[in-house]
Amino acid sequence: MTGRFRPRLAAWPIDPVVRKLRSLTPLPEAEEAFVRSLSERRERFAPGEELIPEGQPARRPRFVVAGWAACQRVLPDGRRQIFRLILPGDHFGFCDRAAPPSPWSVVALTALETVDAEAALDAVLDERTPALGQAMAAAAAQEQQLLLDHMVRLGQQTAYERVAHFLLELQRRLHVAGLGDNQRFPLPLTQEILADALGLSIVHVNRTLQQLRKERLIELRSGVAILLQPDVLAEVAHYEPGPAVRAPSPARRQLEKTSA
Amino acid sequence: MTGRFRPRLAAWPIDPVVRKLRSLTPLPEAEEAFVRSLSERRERFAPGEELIPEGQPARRPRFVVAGWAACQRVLPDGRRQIFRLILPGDHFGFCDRAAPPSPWSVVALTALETVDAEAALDAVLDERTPALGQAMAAAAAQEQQLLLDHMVRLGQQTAYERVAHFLLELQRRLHVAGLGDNQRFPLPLTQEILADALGLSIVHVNRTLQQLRKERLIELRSGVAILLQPDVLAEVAHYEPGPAVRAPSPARRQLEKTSA
DNA sequence: CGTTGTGTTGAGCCGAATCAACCCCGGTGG
DNA sequence: CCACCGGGGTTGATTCGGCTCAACACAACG
Repeated sequence: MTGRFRPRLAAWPIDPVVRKLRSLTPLPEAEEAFVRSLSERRERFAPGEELIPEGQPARRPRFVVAGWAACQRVLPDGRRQIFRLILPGDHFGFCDRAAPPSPWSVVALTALETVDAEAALDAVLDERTPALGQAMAAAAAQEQQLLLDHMVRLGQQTAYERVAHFLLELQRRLHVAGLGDNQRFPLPLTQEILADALGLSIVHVNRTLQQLRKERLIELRSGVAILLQPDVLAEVAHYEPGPAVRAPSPARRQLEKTSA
Repeated sequence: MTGRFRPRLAAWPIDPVVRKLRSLTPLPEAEEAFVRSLSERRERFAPGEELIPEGQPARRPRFVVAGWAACQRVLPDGRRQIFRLILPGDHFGFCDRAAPPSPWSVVALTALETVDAEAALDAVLDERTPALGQAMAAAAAQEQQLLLDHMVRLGQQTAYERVAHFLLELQRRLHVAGLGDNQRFPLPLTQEILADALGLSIVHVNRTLQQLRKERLIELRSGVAILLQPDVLAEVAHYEPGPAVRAPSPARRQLEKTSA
């Protein structure tokens, strides 16, 4: 949140969105073109800006094409819990349920660029775009999974495991979005953000990261993380990537309203 | 899990389901009758039985009319995290997303009686049952909220707060289902279940409960919990009931695929 | 050049886990 | 009828992971 917000002149490519959706379901030419056509209706946000204030009606759903955001809740006494990080390729604002009182807020962690996703959502029930519909449903399912994974981290894992596990998850998600490779990826987060996501104190996040560095499992330099030994890391974190999320059968898709 | 499973002869009334849905959206006569007509297709489970084993394709969605269940994940090393408790009036099995590999399992905590919910789900997109559709959507939204509330407990609250907060939530949910009153409610859980839900050790749950009893905030006797001073309890737990979940606008309902 | 935000480090404390008994109770079977 | 058994609850002693408080380093920025 330091650092001036310097608006980028050129628009970011929409590739992260396409890549993510393709990773969930193969998209035929026509449907991929459809997604690319969403590139209009861009919107940008400065770091720290609230995209969806808690308690406000939701905005139209959007895809993130560049930058990071967080879905969080802030308690009256200042504590906050980050529920999930929103990365390039991810979407947010998909439900206006709880019209006035949204039970969470979404805030930009870095400079952020988004495109409108309403059309993609309409495609879910549109029979002319079956693959896209599948992909969107699978994306929702995957998101649910990530939420539960996060809950397991918070409830069952030690600080050491949490940090390692979280880094592995980020690497994987960013990789499908086309950011980073098998061990290197951008990590534009302060340790405070990590702390609020993982339910730890800043100081302890710091020490944990140091331990991981000392053990030569990771490396952190200027917003870039490197997993030096991803396999070892996955071992100690009990990380199981889990098979790619499968899309629900089309017949049931319309029934997915959330939940177990 | 001790005690023999003694099947009940008479069927439990479906009221908890009706009451819960009505609490979300007023149901016209006809639609309430429709819900009551679901009473056929009953299924019963013994305590400990797995309703949805992890990794298996999901069963048809069901409403619980009596008994408690848990939605959980068990880690390879034996640790487990309970994501949510499923109470009378609640539903489960709503998504078969991730067809083969379900990322969680559902297990009966007590003797359980359920009815088929497929028809109610079909009603969501059926224009002849608008109120029921709203109610089901609101139920899904509420469930999402409870999940996030639980995440805040795990990530931000102390053991003392967690237990108090959780008890208040249970009281509230059971109350709308018609079980218990403003301070008394059935609590057929072992301390081990509580521990796995709240991310604490059994011993510490025990001590925390004892402290709450010593402070005359709660009372526990043979499967029944009494909140002696609900207001004080809500204070210390930072519990804010939150206004009743509002149903999303019908126009957007079909778009709700989960998520933020 | 001060300021502010972020990362780093040390000292000390405390909440919660662990380990290990023990009790109580209902059920079971000799 | 009683002895045994197992599950759940309770308790104490001890350890330890993680928090708090506090100070300092460093860089970017105004």
